[in-house]
Amino acid sequence: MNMEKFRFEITHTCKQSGARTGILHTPHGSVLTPMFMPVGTLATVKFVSPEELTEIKAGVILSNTYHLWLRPGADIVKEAGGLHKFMNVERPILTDSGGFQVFSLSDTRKINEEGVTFKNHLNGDTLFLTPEKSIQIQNDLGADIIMSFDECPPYPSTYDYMKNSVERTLRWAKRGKDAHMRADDQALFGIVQGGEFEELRAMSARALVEMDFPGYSIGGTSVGETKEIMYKMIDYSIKYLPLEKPRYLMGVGSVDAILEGVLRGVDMFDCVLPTRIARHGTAMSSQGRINIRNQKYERDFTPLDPQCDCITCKNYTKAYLKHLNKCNEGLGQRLLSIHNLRYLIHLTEQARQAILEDRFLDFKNEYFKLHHLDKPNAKGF
RNA sequence: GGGGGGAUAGCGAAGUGGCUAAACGCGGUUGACUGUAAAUCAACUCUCCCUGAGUUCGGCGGUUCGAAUCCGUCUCCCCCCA
Repeated sequence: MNMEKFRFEITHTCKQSGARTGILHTPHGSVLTPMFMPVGTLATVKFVSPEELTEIKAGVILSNTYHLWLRPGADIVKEAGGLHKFMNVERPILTDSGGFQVFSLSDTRKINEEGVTFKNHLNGDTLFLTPEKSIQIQNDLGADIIMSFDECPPYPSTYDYMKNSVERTLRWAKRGKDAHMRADDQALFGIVQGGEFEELRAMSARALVEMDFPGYSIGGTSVGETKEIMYKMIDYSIKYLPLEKPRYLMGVGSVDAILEGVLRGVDMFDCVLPTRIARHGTAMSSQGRINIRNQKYERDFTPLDPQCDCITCKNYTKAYLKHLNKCNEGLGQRLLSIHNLRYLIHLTEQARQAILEDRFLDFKNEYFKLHHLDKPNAKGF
């Protein structure tokens, strides 16, 4: 294992678009950016083995503080030798702080200055997560990149609500940073919030930069806002962030938003979308989204995407994948998950190549045109 | 040969005089899904010129203002006795 410390290196900036390529060096290896990071909330990318993640050239993979805290418990993961050993992953791992659960489990939680009270969805227990506790759990889990505990606020939120939330999240960022005991081998990212309000995004970003994090996330996106607003959120955040630090756009994984993010200087993306829609029978492809349940694929003995190099596309037909889906066979979910992840990873590979060749804007425009994403109100995929 | 039970939409199965084009499940069709409480959720699934109309509950014939529901009869299926 390469025990290099965390370091981000920009390798090229596209002369045509300003998008950039880079290398993220971590204690568990170096990975190229821009990159898409598969999500493995419960210490597994659902249906996909670590060996398969290697096969599809995944860079970083995600896991989750809140969920691992509940089960199996940070102590057990620590005793196993950390998350990498526990789940047999040798590549870099990033853990989210539990901040997204403040959003997704909002029906059963309460926020105060000190932290967030959750109701354990497994047994009803009352749980209290603080910025310090989140960092401590993440220290125990041992990911290469960890997140500040934030509130991912809902959209829409009023300016006043958002202002209070952003200010509290900034105080939490400071508290988390102060509690971080493994700054030498775990990079703690600050998370920019502020909804669609530029003034608040600016305040959030500036204050985090002042605290000097090794990387910055853009949060509060993909929570129901339109793409146009999401792109504004990115713009309003990135313009206040230092060029030389990595930027991570949280929770974004539709192809159009990834390319728009890269164009704006985002280096890292993660999303459950490819794996979730795969389990639900939808494949991403160079022809757009394919709902494999559709009757028209019953006798379609061609691969999902002839241009794809994944094991699913090299070995299986749509008719077979439809059959597996109809029979609720796990292999179908696995093959589709592998394919969708590979599709997005391949997309970022193409993006990197285009940046290196100073033609990213052309690449993006051609891609959008090909997929009819260039029209107003186009439905992305 | 005698006795008993049953036949409801693609399948299974409720319903036993009006509120029933007929619950529910399966199957089928189509959508949704963005730092994962999601192998989940939603809509539609007799026909049509579909915010309304038309034909249905094994067949035929009755009773009734009104029948999938009551009566007669026929056909088919299942069980028991001989």
